[in-house]
Amino acid sequence: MTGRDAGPTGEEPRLAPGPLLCMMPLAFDQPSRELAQELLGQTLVRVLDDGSRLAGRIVETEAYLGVKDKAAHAFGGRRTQRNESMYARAGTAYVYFTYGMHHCFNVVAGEVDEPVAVLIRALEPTEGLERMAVHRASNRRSSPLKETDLCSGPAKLCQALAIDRELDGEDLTSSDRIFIETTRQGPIELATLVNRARIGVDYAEDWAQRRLRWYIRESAHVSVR
DNA sequence: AGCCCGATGTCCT
DNA sequence: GGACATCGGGCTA
Repeated sequence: MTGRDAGPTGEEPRLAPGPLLCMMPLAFDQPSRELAQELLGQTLVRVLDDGSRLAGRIVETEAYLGVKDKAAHAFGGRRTQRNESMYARAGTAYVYFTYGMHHCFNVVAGEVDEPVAVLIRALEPTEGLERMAVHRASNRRSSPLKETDLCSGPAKLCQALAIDRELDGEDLTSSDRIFIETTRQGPIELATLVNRARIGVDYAEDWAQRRLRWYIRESAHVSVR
């Protein structure tokens, strides 16, 4: 373990400051820990079959570090039909089904055959809010939907944007159904970032406390504060 | 504000 | 049979 791989309790390394480049396409082929931070502030766009556009600003992400990461679906080299997309090229969508009823959306990072990815945990909705509310309300009984209930969780945002396994394996760099727009350029302001342990991975022993979750400090759309 | 629980497909032992 | 990268409802304070 070098300084890059801090111990279980250490703070995870942050993005190094770099030159500001004009509207470069997102580089997905980097370590998931770095991509997780770079994705914050970018916009996830979903275009439905009828042409309507749903979008949200990414405000919360988690990095999953692959074969060595006890919390990752690919831990120990696990490779099944379900997680096959994680082994594809960076920029591929990995959409999985969990708890018998929910979908979660990930962006594949790293190299081909290196099963690392970034889980998108929350969005600040920016386009198509009414349609999102319809998608979200169909799975509820009565309580009114606040704007901060639309996409403030990994399964909520999949409901809102109508993301399911049909989009698993989609190439985010060429798809016209789901893609990421570069709405933030250059390194993110470090002071606006919060770096915490991941959610829902208590079972992962020494990997449970690793700070591989990032969110935008002032956002009201984060899943857990 | 918390805690508990049911929903239930897919993968694991 | 049990666990799970979750959510919403119903309960106790």
